Amino acid sequence: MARAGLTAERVTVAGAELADEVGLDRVTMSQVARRLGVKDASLYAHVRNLEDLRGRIALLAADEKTLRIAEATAGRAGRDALVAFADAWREYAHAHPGRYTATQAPIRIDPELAANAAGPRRAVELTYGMLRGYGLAEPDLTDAVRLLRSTFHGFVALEAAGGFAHERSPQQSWIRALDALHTLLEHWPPSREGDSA
Amino acid sequence: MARAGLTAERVTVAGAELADEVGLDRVTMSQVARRLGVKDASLYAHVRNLEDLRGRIALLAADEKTLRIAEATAGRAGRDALVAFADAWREYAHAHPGRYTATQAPIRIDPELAANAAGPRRAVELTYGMLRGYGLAEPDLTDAVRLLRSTFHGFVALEAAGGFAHERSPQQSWIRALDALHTLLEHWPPSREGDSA
DNA sequence: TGCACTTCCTAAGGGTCCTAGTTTAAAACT
DNA sequence: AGTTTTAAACTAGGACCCTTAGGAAGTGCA
Repeated sequence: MARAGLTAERVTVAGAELADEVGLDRVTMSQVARRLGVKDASLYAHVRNLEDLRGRIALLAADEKTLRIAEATAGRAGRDALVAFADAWREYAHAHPGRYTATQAPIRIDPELAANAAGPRRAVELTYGMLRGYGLAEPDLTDAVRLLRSTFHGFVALEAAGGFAHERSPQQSWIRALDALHTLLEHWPPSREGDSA
Repeated sequence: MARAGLTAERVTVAGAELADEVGLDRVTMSQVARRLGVKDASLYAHVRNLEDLRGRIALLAADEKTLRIAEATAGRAGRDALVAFADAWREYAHAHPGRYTATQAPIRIDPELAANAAGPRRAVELTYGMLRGYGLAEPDLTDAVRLLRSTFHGFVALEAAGGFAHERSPQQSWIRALDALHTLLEHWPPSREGDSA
């Protein structure tokens, strides 16, 4: 009964690979076990259950994506930083569709586990940092961060769902979207009357 | 063996209701059957399989959402139309989280079925119509449509996933995002050098 | 070596998806 | 009305999956 040397980490990685290959919703305990050369019941020593595994994949993905973005934006500012940030985001989603999908799921992650993972928090911090050059102040800053994240996520999600059927290439629309966001950040509109409602 | 009067339509609606109540990924043939007072095998006379059911729910949702948006934007133009459009979109997602999630799934819909459903196509047409007042020409128009749809979808998706943990209310950020998009559309930036790459 | 601890196993219950074949209610026809 | 036809819903069953419980075997330490 040679040991397979499993660990929560390895199980998570196997699940993430599987997710990228066949889609997150086809990541099953049995398939992950098979991929690791192990019986499915053995996984339960490392991972609480399937939902927990999904949560771990999501956390792994958030960490990886954050890291890519951090590397891409390091030493850049203004428009350069914006484009580098957005491209790194989109490229991660393209390269790891299953992992990326996992990050979309409503948070059902073990709190204790989430505390150890700096991914999601750092991702938001990076976004704030990227916007530094545009000279926005709170609460506009938070609003801008949310707008950017929404657009980035929405674009890659629609792209993945086949939502861009028109013949114009998504890549061109993406470039123009970043242009637009850049100008928008440079001319962030003042608050209008009645917006506080 | 009193007949239950099932039909593909009724099965789909039951599935959609279930999706809104417990989440799309917990919509199962057995549960839908139970809700309809029928054995699960009976559903296969009306729906090809679970995937097909999911696709039908997605189509139903797309139709409903499009209808809401059409009603909300009727007779409006410019900024009014933009806000009505966006609010209708977001409100539908809030009111029907499960159905809305279904629309995000990669297209795996029976082509024959999709042909009958005007929802997705009309949704895009509506977006083009809404932008008429801003005086954009192709290909900027398509790019703007994609940017708007990305932002709307991304916002509600992040909101649903619990991505807006900051204390500022999502509602306020939403209003400001619409402000920003409106100004952006009024000052759509010209194409830059090298964008064609 | 003996012991505790962990890893991985087998066994088993319960749930799900889906197919095949059967029964029977409703619709269509004479 | 009575008969035929259609199809709605059923029972039965195989395959897969999730998860728990308890046993066997490897690992580390006294």
